Amino acid sequence: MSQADNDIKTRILLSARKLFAKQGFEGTTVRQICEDAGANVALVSYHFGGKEKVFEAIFQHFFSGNMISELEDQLSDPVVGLRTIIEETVNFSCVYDKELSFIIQQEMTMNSSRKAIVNKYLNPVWTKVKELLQKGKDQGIFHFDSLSYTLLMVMGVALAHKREYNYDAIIGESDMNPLEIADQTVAFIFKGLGVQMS
Amino acid sequence: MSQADNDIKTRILLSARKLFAKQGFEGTTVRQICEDAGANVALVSYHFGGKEKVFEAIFQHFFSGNMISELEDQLSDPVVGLRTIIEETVNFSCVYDKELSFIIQQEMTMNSSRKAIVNKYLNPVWTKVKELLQKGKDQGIFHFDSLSYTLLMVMGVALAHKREYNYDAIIGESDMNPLEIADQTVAFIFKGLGVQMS
DNA sequence: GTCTATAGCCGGATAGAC
DNA sequence: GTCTATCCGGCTATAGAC
Repeated sequence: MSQADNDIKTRILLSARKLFAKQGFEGTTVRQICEDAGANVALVSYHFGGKEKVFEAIFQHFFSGNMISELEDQLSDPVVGLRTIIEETVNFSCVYDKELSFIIQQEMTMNSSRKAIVNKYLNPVWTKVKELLQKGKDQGIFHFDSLSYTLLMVMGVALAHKREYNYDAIIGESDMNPLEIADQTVAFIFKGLGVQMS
Repeated sequence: MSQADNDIKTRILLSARKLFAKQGFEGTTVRQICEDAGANVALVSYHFGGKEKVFEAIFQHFFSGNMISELEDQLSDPVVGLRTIIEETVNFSCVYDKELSFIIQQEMTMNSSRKAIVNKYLNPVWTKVKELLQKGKDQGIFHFDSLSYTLLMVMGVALAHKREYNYDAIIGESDMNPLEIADQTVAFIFKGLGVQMS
């Protein structure tokens, strides 16, 4: 982005991200986005080419797609690697970009037509987790039957904290900080995988 | 329902359940539902009073709301009780009513205005799980820090198999039957809770 | 680059005939 | 109880003035 944060294109992206996270893509209108951004309705088409393109632009603009390669030296050992990715995941969805993480969650579970876009950014992460699980099993550190299904269970735990907002009727307000969340998540997963604790 | 399954009201409910599960509530139109059911567009309003009321009627008609009370005698012991509910959950969402289970998942993660309806039917189940977790901790069988967050992690694992469809890009086709899924789910959760296996 | 005005479509719901 | 025809509102997108 060539200009400051109050650049109109950026303001539209920020408003769209916020509203998509709260109301979903289909539940958000272009009018709402532009009103929130203080921009005219026509500018979404002019600058991005439509509502769908705004969605794509949000990922291009806000998703740091090189997390895996940046952390590559910490991802060789199964235990260290898995812990690192889980911590990064919790950190991403709790503090770094809560809104984008809600959008991802929604689009994936709705099986929307935007899933391909989301997958382009997300696949490298979960593929890495899958590799680490297999590696850990080969080394006799992790213990499980089905690789694919274990990946799904690990993902389920790693993303558990997001359900806090959806199940507030049973859960209540959380008083845990991201560090505690990450710790308990990692602990549960490693126990679930049968890792011998030191 | 007073008449057979090809009763028009029931056919509308069956079509609505199918389409809501595939496309979501907002992504499904009354016209689609009626076309699929072989009914006239006006009949949704006439018989149910609108699209939203059809959603509510689906739960009234298909959700067996007395699972907890029916199984009550198996729900006193934390280990047996938790296993029973997890098996019931997997069974429900894999074989008994896959479509309704997709609808539930979608409405919960979208934080939709239908969430209250869903919660009315779902809360007793997760509340029971929460009670069992606390009871198991008190008895020294389960080991965890935060009760609420552990409940979220347990839910995440118990519902992991549903993500199979959403993450097909990484997961691939499953060859597991519901029994194997339930077994691996129970095993992972009990290990995660630090239960001593016999 | 930004605005207003409007086109064009599709949604849910219903009036009124049968 | 079921149908057709229609209303009315909201949506995205764009033409054209500035």
